[in-house]
Amino acid sequence: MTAHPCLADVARRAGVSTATASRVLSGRGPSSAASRDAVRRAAADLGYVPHPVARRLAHRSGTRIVFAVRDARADILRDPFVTRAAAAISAATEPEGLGTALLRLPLSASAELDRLAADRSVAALVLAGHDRTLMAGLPAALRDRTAVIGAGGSDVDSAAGVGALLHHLYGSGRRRIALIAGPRWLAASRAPLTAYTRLIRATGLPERVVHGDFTTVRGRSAAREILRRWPDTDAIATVSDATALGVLQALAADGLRVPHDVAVTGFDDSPLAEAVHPGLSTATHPVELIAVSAVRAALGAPSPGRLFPSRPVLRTSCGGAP
Amino acid sequence: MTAHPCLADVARRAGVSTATASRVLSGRGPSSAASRDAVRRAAADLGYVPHPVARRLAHRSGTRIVFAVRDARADILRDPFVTRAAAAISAATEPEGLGTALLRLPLSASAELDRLAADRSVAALVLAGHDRTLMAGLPAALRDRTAVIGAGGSDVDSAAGVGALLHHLYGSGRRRIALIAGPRWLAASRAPLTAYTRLIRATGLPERVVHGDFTTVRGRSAAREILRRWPDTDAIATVSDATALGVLQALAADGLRVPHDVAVTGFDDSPLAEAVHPGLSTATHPVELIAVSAVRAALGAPSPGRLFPSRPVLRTSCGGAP
DNA sequence: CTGTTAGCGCGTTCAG
DNA sequence: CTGAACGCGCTAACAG
Repeated sequence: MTAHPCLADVARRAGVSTATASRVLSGRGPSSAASRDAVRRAAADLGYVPHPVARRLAHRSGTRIVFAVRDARADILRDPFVTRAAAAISAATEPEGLGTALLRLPLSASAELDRLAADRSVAALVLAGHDRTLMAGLPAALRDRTAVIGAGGSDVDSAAGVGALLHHLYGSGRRRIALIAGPRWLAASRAPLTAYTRLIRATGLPERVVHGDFTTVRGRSAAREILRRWPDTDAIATVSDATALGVLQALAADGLRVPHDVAVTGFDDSPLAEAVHPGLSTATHPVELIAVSAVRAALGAPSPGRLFPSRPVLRTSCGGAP
Repeated sequence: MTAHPCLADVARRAGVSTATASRVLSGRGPSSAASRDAVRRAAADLGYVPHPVARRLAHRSGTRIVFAVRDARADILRDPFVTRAAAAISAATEPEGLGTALLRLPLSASAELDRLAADRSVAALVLAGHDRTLMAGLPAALRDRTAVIGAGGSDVDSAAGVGALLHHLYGSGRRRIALIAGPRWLAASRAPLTAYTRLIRATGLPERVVHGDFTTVRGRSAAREILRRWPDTDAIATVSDATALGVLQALAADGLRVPHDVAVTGFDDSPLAEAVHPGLSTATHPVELIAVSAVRAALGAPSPGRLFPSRPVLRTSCGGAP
């Protein structure tokens, strides 16, 4: 036995036509118990494996998932969360016989989206960093095979996750809590902001919000901005560990002690969080499950769930009151 | 204009046969200037884009790159270096019209490799974590479309990188330098070890080697092992930042100061390295270039280069002498 | 240099 | 329920 047996070989051995063999093996269409048995046996005997590429050509479906990450910065593809998600998606596509291609989308990406819509190798699209405008401009040809990671799709329950961290800050006595939110253009930035606003409203605390971009650099400048505008701030919550790292650096540079003077929280539970000093309180997320869910949804299968838990991980950075 | 024009449409409009059109557009085979011109014009007029899947079926080539990482632990796919490399490979395959699938291989992986060899959707294989045994057992069908990341393939010049860090330790007065090397089964573990041995031989320092596995947990235990066997150790070099983090934790737990009592170095320049306290000296690597090089090599194209620079990044963890 | 013909391997009508 | 025939879109062998 050398080359791969094809459907015709199986059909011949089973004494049926290729059409019948195809129906039996794909499970679609009618078939008698007799032929079903013969075909199955023949396939097993020959070690038949359908040709993935031929199958996709006949089905007019693509061969890869494109994971498109929209961001202003090109180096977003090196972001720890993005690389982890990309790896997870890539691992999730392996058993499907598919592959994953990673692509950055600039903020206005209509040209790239049109290109993807016309690319017949694209089986489905997984989108991160979307907003309403982007979704509205999504080519019709992609609509029914696009899934989103973040608000409206396979998402972390960031309202609950950030909310829990905020409540912990409040519960341990912090009363002047600032938030470094996500970028304004990002749909996923809304939920944590809502959680923050809700706490502020419920408690009557002062509202202190600035916007970040998931980078350490911006974390530093945002922290400085907060301390300049509201010098008595006693806690800074963020929506990414990288941002929180920048905050820790800025505070250290100013001689402020964490958590004594200012408490800090991150988000995502990256390896950073346990590495920094003091240990960063954050929230942990099942990125791999989210990736699988998004891939499933993009491929049109019923996705197991949409909102995934955001579990707080408390370390010393948000310890007791000042 | 609605659906995609096919090669026959182009040929018809250009007044030639599909064979000629194919030859012109693919650049393979002879063609007259006249027909070349006509075909090109027709293709441009119609906005012709070849069907990637049909092309690959006819070529009998696959549609995806499989990035297989061999390791004892299943969660190696969450390792920062692996996710970054996977993302880079995934990004590198996008312009090629291919996708990437990520797969973990157990230490003895002959069954999985056979499966990959038989999988006609696999265009090429990129392998990490290999050793001689694995390479010897590589199915013949994969031999000419496999590239390796690490020793013998697209690799970091880890001998130079680790060597530079070791020399820095020596140059700043350290005289009892231990090394936490990579796992024994890994081919890529050899080069750093050689760099270490060379320094030991040249200087007459005592040889202190234990083996790690790129995890923080093992970094901790390895550091404890070193301190138990050789209590006067004044420097610990590692071959991964995660390992170095474990070392820092173990030293802190023992009340040893870094770098005053013991200097520490990492490898890979992960986000960890700048986040920890004290800042971790490490070496930085062009992972994205390495990934592209490996993909190119796997696809059979002449790869631009094999050995990529490992540039030391000095932070306080390997500062002045005790 | 060109066109004809035959694959690549599977899916899917549509008569029987 | 079955099978012959065609379609998916492109490439390659082979006469001319």
